Amino acid sequence: MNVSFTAHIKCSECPIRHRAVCARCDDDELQTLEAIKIYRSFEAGSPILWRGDELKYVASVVNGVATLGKTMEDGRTQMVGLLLPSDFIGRPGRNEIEFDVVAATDVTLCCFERRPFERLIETTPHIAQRLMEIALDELDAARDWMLLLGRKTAREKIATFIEMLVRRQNIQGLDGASPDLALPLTREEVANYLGLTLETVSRQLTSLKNDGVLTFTDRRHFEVKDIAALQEATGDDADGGVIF
Amino acid sequence: MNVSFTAHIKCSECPIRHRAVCARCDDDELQTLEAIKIYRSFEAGSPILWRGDELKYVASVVNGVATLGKTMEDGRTQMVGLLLPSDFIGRPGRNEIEFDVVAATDVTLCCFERRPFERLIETTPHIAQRLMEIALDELDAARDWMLLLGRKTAREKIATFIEMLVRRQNIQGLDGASPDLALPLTREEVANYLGLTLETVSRQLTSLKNDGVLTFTDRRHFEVKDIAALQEATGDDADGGVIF
DNA sequence: CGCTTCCTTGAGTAAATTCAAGACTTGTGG
DNA sequence: CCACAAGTCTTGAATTTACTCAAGGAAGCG
Repeated sequence: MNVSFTAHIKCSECPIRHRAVCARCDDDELQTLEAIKIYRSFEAGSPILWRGDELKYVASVVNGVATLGKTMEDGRTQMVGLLLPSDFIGRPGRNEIEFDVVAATDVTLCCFERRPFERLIETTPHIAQRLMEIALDELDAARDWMLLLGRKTAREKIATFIEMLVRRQNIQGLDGASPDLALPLTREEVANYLGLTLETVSRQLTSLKNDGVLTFTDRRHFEVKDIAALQEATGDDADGGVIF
Repeated sequence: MNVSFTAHIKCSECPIRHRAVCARCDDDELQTLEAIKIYRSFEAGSPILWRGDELKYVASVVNGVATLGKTMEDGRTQMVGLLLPSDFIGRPGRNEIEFDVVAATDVTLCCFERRPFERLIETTPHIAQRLMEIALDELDAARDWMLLLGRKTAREKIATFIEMLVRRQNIQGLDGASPDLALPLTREEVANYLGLTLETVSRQLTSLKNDGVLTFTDRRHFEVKDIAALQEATGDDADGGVIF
């Protein structure tokens, strides 16, 4: 079984309480959400939604990593988003999903039935506002990614991706823990995210390793040895180009 | 002078009345907007906003075409959006713009001071909802463009771009008028939009012309001779992949 | 008319892809 | 515990696509 329902966690103890769509909600509003939410878990590798599926639920990622992708007729695929904890899945006012959503690691979602959630948006400005903010943040991220896809070299793409992982994993409560970071995707998935082939991804990672920028503890875990060199290799200027 | 103020047009007679941020407003709400809007015009080629500028105004494009782009330190640029009539410029809740906005043709904007507009959003759900919808549409468009930038060939990119122009110019009131369409960008601008060089754009346009898909009346005007072949050349499947 | 800008076309090059082979990991069953 | 298979990753060689560099032609503007 690759989908399962999971024990209820209280919103007030939820690890994404202050970043997800519920971030601005007060206790009363949280109570309402609490009543209509369901947790669902997916195993690494299993599909969460396929393009064209009816959107019965919208959801927040509670933990794990999911990918949002498009596929062409001939099989070429492009990932258009990486969904980390607190990211939102689904679009209010649409009843079909436009993308394939796949669990890259084991994933737990906090799901709300779409219809009741849509009604909630209309009556709860705190949710509508936060959703707006999330949509606009994603739009900014998508546009930064367009620069990456259209103009960056393979090495710059990889460096930018790694740097984004560092930044986003640091935001989460992992500070002070082990200094090594998880690479939540296979080489092929990274390639699909960056508009490259898996061989190019492999070569560029090896190259960053040889240049002393990264070390790998195993294929899915690495450590950044030279953050300045990594930053330099992204092609972004020092301050700008923030992805998330 | 490349910026000028323009005579006031009544909202009720505005060509973008039913597609812009004001689309859902009733007469009363329109009245409020009417009071705080200002038209501004820009000549082709002149900058509207630079990255880092203070966002004093948000605006809708009334007519003309503007481009939204990012520039890297070394001068590489990537266009991340094409702003056609009814498109929205600016992000409520941000006081700096993240992109360069440039008038590609002569452009007229319907501008609202940002602060009063932000207050309006909070009191006028019709505007907030429409803005949300616009943001989500742009996000979908950005993600479709990511597929283009990451995975499509030069020919597919050009075909997709042309097809998008056809679709978007048909939405506007031009049906039945002249069958030839405007190419609102230079070859270099098209290249920046598609993640190509201007030479590649030129070669691919020539190739589509030689294949009988397009004819050019002059460099900025063309006619689609074989819409099926154009569609085929985009690499998208028949129904899906809608860009706007 | 001459200047500038924009566009086209050609030839050579470079970056990333494709194709191919083999190595490392992980899990399963003997 | 080992052998084997499947999946994943690395590395090399050849190829391809789009880029760079270069020259010249058309269009627009003073």
